[in-house]
Amino acid sequence: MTEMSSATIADVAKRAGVSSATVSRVINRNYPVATSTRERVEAAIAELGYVANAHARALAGSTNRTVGIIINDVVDPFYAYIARGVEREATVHGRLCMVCCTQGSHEKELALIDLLHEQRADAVILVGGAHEDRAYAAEVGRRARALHTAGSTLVLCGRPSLGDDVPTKVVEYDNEGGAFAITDYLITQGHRRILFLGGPPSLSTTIARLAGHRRALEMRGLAQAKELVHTGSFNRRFGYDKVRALLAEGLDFTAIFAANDTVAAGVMQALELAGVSVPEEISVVGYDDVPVAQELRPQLTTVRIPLEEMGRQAVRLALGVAGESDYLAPVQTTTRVGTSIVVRGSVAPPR
Amino acid sequence: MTEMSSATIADVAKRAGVSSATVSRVINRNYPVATSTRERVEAAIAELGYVANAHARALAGSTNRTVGIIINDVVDPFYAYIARGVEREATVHGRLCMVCCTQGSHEKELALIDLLHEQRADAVILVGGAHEDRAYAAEVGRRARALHTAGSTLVLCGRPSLGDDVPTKVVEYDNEGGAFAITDYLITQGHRRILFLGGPPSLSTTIARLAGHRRALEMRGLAQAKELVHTGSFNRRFGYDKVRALLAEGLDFTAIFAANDTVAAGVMQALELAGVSVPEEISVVGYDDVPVAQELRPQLTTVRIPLEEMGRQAVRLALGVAGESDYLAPVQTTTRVGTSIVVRGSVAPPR
DNA sequence: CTGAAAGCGCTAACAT
DNA sequence: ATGTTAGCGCTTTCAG
Repeated sequence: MTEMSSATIADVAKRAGVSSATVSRVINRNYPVATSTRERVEAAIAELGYVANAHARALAGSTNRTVGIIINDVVDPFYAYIARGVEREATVHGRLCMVCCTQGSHEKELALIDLLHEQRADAVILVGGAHEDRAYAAEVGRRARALHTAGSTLVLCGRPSLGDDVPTKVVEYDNEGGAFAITDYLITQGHRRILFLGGPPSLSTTIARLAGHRRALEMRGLAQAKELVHTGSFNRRFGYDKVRALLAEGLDFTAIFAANDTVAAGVMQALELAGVSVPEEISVVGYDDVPVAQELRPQLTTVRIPLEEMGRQAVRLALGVAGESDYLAPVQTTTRVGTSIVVRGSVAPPR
Repeated sequence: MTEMSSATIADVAKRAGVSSATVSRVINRNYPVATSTRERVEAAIAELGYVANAHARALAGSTNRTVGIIINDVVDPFYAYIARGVEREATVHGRLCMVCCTQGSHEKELALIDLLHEQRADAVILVGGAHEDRAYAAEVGRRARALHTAGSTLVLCGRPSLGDDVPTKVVEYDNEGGAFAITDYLITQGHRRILFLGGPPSLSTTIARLAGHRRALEMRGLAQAKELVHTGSFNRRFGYDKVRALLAEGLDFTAIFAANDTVAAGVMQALELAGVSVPEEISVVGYDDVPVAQELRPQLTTVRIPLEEMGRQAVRLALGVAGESDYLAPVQTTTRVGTSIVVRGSVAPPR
């Protein structure tokens, strides 16, 4: 059995008959080394199966060359696409990506920011909407400052800024605008009684979507009927159950705006089961444009968010990679991406 | 502006008027410390916003408390569910999880194993089928040995062992058995001409599925018709294009076994477009049982793999957590989970 | 072009 | 109960 501990740079140095400084130089290629020396060192590395210790490196040098991302859940496509963008852009900049999941727990989220800070991540990216909660916001703010002081950056991706006095960078998308646009589209098609379904009521994401929805209604002189708004959660089950219940109680509406595509999938299934045809009898729209939107029948008309691009922007912002080559620009601190509606087959004029 | 470098344990010690060892003790709670001292130290930590440096810790102590997972792509649900299992089980054992993506590149995969080794991950989990390639297998084997020597573990999750002389642990699922079962189900329903579609031909995953398929055929005395096997890739597009082409050339078949659910989604869309009804005219089955299977209409009959459980097993195996409390058992090195067919609405007897 | 030596921030004996 | 003191493995001046 081989010994249970790896070779160190000193072992390599001894074997190659040089100093450890020289070994470091051939590894990092940041300093001239004679070819013959380099070859001897490389041979020693291979023979010993030497693998540098990233911790010792991080400790001696400065940066750890990693970025951390904190999301709710890897299997949720909303997060997965953002994570993909982060992962890819991090790779482009030679960074390793650490993905952590909160399962929606605030405490876990705060603990993960700390953990990533301990790891000395070059950036920690917090993804997804935030619940309104002053105490929690204060905790996040405290950590943002700590990270900033340590030379790292907290970036908020898809959630509102914590205020100008909190050192974060933010990547936002036009959430309200997307909701406005798709509601207006529904109105244009002739719908007047539109059911808004899903989304945790205190989540910033839900609030913005609801605000856009309401603004569109008001712009057309339509009052927002209280019985038509049913927030709750972002899962499929909610859409399914709620539609079943509302159908049973005979509520009057001609279209449904699901707070996201997942909820819309549940909505469509409930409608299907009740024998209600989409879009002939009821129109349905969603939000996010994740893959399921294209699998539903009819295919779902929804709002597209450039999720992967948001992830990329988050790491660019954090790493200070110039978007434009304007060398006089101050360090950019906020990026905003647009949303757009994608029309498929789930909307028709009401009967 | 606060100074741009974080407080160290020495700063905390000075401020609290104790030695750094004492600070270390209160942080790690692994040694008695007087209550009054502890309080002073905690106050100092809070005032300074001290956050321990995980690298210094990893360097001084031994383990880094992280596990790494290498997958093709975060947004692919097959990988995402396994990643979720890894993430959750890692958390249970107090480990942080680093997720890395290869985009299907062998070189990147090897580089990532090295990277994770450099990070001194407690385990590196390699997920998904492998291509047949001796040189590549040798490279993976070399890294498995290096990891082993360093006291870490390479676990192969969903791919075949590299042989008994290579120190890895493996989590496998009954891939061949699932393919056998679902093919047999199709035959039982009366199908004789079954199209096998998709999966990279040299990937171990595809090979096993095809083998199970063939075995079921043979067991029923049916010869495998060459024109009925079309491997290719695991994406939706492949399923769509291939079915369109085969339909156009008038190939005779009554059922399609898509190598995974994603391919099945493409298959179903092509069938829909061609006006072929499922399952009345053509039956379709998939593999994996990822969410899309339930969104398709009709819902897809497919083979279920306990993906998340595989991820959990992988970390348990790597960390040496006893599955059973059999304290005499040797260190377990392989786990195998079963697959099962889930019957939904996409299969019917042929006309 | 190469070596010597001083840390980086922390933990773990070993003292007291 | 607390302090002292070595390192952990690497990078990086500073000297040759």
